[in-house]
Amino acid sequence: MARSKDKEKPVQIIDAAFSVFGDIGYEATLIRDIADRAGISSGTIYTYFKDKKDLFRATVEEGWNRFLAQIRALAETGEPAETRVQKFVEIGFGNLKHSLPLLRGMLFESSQENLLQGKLEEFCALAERLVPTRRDRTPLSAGGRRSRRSLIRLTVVGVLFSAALAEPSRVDAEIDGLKRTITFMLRGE
Amino acid sequence: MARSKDKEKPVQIIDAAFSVFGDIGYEATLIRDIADRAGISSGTIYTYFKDKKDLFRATVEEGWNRFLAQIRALAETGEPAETRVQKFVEIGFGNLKHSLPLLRGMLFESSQENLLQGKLEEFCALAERLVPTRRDRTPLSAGGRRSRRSLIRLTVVGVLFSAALAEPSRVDAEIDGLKRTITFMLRGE
Amino acid sequence: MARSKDKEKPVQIIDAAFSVFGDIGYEATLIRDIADRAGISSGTIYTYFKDKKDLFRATVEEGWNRFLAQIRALAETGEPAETRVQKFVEIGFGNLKHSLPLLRGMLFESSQENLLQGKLEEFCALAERLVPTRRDRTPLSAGGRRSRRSLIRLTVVGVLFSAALAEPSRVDAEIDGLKRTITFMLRGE
Amino acid sequence: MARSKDKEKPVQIIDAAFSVFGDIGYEATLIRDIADRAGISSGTIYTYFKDKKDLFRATVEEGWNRFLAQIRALAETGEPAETRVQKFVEIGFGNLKHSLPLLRGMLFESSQENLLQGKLEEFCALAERLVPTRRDRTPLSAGGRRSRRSLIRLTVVGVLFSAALAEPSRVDAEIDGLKRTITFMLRGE
DNA sequence: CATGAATGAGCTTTCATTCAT
DNA sequence: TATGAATGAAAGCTCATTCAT
Repeated sequence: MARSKDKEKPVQIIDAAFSVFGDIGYEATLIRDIADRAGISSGTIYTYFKDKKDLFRATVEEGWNRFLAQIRALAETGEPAETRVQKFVEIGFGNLKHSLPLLRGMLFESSQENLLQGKLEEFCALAERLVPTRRDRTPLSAGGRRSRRSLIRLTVVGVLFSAALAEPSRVDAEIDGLKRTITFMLRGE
Repeated sequence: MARSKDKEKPVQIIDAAFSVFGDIGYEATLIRDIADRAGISSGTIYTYFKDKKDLFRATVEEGWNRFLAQIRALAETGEPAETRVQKFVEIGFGNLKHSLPLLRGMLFESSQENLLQGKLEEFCALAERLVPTRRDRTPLSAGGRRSRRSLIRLTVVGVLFSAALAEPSRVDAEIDGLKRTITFMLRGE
Repeated sequence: MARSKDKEKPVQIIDAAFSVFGDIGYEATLIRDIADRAGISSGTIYTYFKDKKDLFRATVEEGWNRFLAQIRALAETGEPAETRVQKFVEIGFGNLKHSLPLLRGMLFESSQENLLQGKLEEFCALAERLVPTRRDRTPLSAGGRRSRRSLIRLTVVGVLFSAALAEPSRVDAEIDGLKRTITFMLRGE
Repeated sequence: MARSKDKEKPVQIIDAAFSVFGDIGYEATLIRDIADRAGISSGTIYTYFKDKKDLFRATVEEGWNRFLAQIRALAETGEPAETRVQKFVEIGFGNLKHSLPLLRGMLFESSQENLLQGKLEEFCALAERLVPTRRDRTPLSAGGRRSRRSLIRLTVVGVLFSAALAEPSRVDAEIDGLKRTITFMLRGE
């Protein structure tokens, strides 16, 4: 038998793509950059992905799937609302920190491909279920269902892009700041 | 009178660049596209701008300057807070609708260049002065100065990118929705 | 019995190469296409042939050999001239129809390799022996030995390439027409 | 004004393409080869031709047009049949010798594009008009109109490909031989 | 021997930039 | 100053060939 089609290869490639696309964006990324970072030759990428766009799509997809899987798991837990919200914030910002490279790539290039919309919608729907509707007036619980949904979406987009826009050296501080802001919004204190 | 041509050429070019960069993004924009839309030849662009990046920077700069000039003018008016906020929203969303093409270009390409940060900071500072701090509990006025600043920034980024992400056919609806959400946040109703 | 596999592999490969080269030409043919059609993996081809060119050469060689073997057999038969000519035409056009795929590949690529010349010469020599020299004036029997040889060669080349040039959908009609023309030339009617 | 769009440039390019395609065939020809032979950079070719295929098509077209123009001019002359046939042969073989490089390229690659069929048909129609129908039995005048047409086409294809197949060193001898054969066929001597 | 994943040289084509006019 | 034809570096992708299994 020949070298068996490694199941790790596409993951390797996506991981490399994840960081290169994230670092410098779709257009600026060379297939060779990804190959180099994955420690393979550029031709090999085409064994697993049709072309550069296909690899980008798969990378974005994978990134979201990993993230949403965690959120979904949380949503299906029978935990009390209080801790659930807290965990939601933890998971969200934990991933944000870790996924920022890919996130950048997704955000800054995905508009052309509309890769973001669907995933974003799913995430917002989960957020809506997880964030409690309370009588008291916290920024995210005020208003009717409709404005609540709008506020959530606005906030999610704001957080993602604020993080993505941050200068490399300030990323951690930025994310921490965002986390504090969101925590505040959720607690209403 | 001075030959108006000499002074208008770079404006012509920037105006053309404004819409082409906005329509299709930095990488996809060809210098020739801009030249065509400006009604000049591509070589001429290099008389006024060092290279493509320089033109992009100048275009972004100019777009923000035009917008911030309006906001600054409003801030310096001795109007009552009530109407000022309303006008602020009108100007902001009016420009958003009109500038979306450039905005997209700016947002989706600027990360590499960090063209956005400075201008965004200035805009947020103006917003902070214009948006009233009220005792009553509206989403944007709650909390201390620090969280207020964070909330404003988050909201601004959220609005800009939500609009920029919208599909072309849904842009107007999206912007109207955002405007309603923001109005609601400012009024607390 | 010997394991038939070992001896059949190269034949299998050549048969596959025969049709693929013929269908789409040397350059457009991928080694993998041939491997697929032969039901083997592409690496195996390199066990039997040095490289793509070598396989092509072998395929052309084999095609001609099969064809010439039939003509030679006919030439060595003690048949009367009349029937021999008829059979010659039958064999020639029968093979033409059947071998057209390979023929195309041979013709359109062989110029660089000069694979055709030798085989063509041999075929023309056989044709010269098989086609009767008659007193009556048929197009192919007129003139001296020299012009007769030229006419035969010209006609053979004309037939091969006319068939090879025909559009796929018209191939059968074209070959039938050529056969009629040749029959007419040989009979002088 | 900029360097004015040279009217000679496309001709230069086609002339270069003419010989390179002819020497080594469509697939083996690199755009850079043509550019080098034309003394320009490869990018310039794309100012005048859409892509490699387009350049090939234009080159073939131009070659035939030059040739057919001469034949058409002859057909429209009020010359006596005798001299006309002679001139026809002269023009035909004169061009054949001169155009062989392109001819090869055309013949060996054109099958995929069917570039040859139309032009060949036009040439055969002209030949039919120019070659006299005589009572006496010359190879090309025998038989009815239908077989006459077939014979002409067969002969034309035979001549073209015989020349195209000849080894470089034997080209002149081959063409001379073909010319003699054709002259003989037309005279019936 | 057979396999087919991996390789990487090399192709066409694009497009920012230059510079002769 | 304006022009736009010319340039040529650089990118994505293909595919003959190799070689670990």
